[in-house]
Amino acid sequence: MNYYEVLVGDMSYHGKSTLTYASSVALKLGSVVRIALRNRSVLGIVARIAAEPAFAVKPIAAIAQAPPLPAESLQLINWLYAYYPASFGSVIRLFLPPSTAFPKMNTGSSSSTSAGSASLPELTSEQRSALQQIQSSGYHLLHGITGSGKTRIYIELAIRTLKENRSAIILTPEIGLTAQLVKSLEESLSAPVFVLHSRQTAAERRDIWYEILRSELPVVVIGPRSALFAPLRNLGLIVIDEAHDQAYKNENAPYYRTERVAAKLAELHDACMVSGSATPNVEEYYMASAKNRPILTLQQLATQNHTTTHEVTTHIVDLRERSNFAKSTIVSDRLISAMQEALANREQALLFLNRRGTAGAILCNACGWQALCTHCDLPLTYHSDTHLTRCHVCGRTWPLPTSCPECNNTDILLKTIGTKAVVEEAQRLFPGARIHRFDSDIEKSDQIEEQLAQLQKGTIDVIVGTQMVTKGLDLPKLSVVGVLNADSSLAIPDYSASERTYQLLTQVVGRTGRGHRSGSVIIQTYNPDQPIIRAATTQDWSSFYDQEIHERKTFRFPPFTFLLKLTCARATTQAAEKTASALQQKLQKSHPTILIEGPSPSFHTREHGKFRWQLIIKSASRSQLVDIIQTLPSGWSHDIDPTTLL
DNA sequence: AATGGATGTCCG
DNA sequence: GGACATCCATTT
Repeated sequence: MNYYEVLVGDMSYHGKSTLTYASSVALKLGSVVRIALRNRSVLGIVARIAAEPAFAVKPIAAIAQAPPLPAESLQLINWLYAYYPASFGSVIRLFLPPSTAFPKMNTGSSSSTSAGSASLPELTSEQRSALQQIQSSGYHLLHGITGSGKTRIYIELAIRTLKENRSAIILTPEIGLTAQLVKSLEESLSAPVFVLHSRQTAAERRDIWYEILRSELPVVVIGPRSALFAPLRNLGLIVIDEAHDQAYKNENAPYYRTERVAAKLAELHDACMVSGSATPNVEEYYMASAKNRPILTLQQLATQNHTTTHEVTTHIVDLRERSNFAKSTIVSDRLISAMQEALANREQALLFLNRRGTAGAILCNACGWQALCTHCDLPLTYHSDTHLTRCHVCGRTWPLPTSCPECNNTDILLKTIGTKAVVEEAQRLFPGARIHRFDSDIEKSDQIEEQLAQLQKGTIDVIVGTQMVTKGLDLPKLSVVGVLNADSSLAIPDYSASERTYQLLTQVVGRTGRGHRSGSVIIQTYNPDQPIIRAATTQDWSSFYDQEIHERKTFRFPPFTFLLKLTCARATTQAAEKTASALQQKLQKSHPTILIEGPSPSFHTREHGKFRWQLIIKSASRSQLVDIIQTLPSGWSHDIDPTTLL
């Protein structure tokens, strides 16, 4: 009888080490096996040979007919477990297929292989120079404006990697909107291209997973963040497209950041990694420059007909100046006339409403003043249960102001405007126009695709939308973009609010002026002189970056400190507050150098009938935070390197 | 004494 | 995460 230590890949396994199982046949290390855990059947990975144990062991139930996992995957498990501590099982599960059932042998190929020599657009000199600087290994930051042809570079790199007989992973935030990328990769590559996405069934993803594992030849995998854990041997390239996107932060344990994990995996494979974005994450940019890693910049449009340049003009409209809103309280006169002109020319207009963050923000309707925390300088939110305004970072509270401290007006706003209200207003202003709402409320993705097709055909005149419309949409008929309230995402009481606002506005602006016509962008704001809004309007990324880095340094936020968010859920608010308070005192005693903010109620205070409170911990030493996680009492969840403190 | 919640342990 | 044991505070 052979004995093996097995890595247990199930969320329910909270142990800190491997478990021993028996097998009558000898197994290769890294093999995927099915094992019994209590009364359940789960997947595991054979980690080590074990001596015959003194206790009773269960037999390995089944062995997958597939090669063992690549050694680098096993190394990455260890690194991930130490870097983003979480239950052992939840880390291991990432590296296993989504179903405990093994596939039938010789399933039909789910990849597509074509001759692969489609004619690609010629490289611009800027693209050529960027490619020359991208080494065959190491981290590269590709900072290229919208439309500068980053995708063309990814394709070139994939071709290069395949020529060296190595595989490639291309990560995208959401696969639904990258059909174009998939198509051009399939057309120009001579290797199998595997596409993973969330709409595939577990069985489909499982079959693809085993096909990748069995593949002898190099392959290309395109998918969301989980594609990083595909069982690839001989990996030569990892691309992260739209690397700033929030979807790259895992919102379940382990709460990893895809970019960090990808960098580690690239290091283990001695592979090339490229992180591409028009608005790089300031933390990653700061680290790349501090560590002298190559930062490549693309500043020119790479359209085929780049002999004709299309002007994009931007105007800022002051929301505080009521004379700008004679015809409507939501849409400024300037925006209305721009839209009228567009509609007369049979062009499209987009009204963008940044819905997040408006809830509970406290604003003066007359001058735009906003209630801020005197300690953190972050926006306060109103809580109707206590009639208090509260800072979600430090937990301090104040009574709701009855009048504006700046202009004495008593018209204090707590309201939010939704897309429905905007659609109604647009119908009133443009009778006869075909107006369509496009936001994440339209849940079903098949509907999204259908609507996208309609948008592109141009059977819709006015699009009203939220974040959804900002992502990678190419609308050739779009000529006017109106941002109804540019500040609302700044009003989110979070350290990354400025960065998100900049990214969002950049994307909205990037929707127009793309294809065949010039465009105009009208940005309505309460803070026309706010530096972030100014930088976004003029698309001055380096000015935004300098300001943001200065802010982060001043108020001690990443990359100048490490953050840990601890959350506890209890049956009552009082109980949650009490436990949070007790842990705060305990931690401050055991770790005198850390800074603890809170306790404060979590942004979504009530979840599954429980009340949640949180602590935010700042430390100059990341390992100190890892240490805290490892000694955390039960009943607490944690997020190290959170991207938001809400 | 009973009840509900919080906390700790284990999983081979 | 789920099953289970233990400890604890509060209720009857």
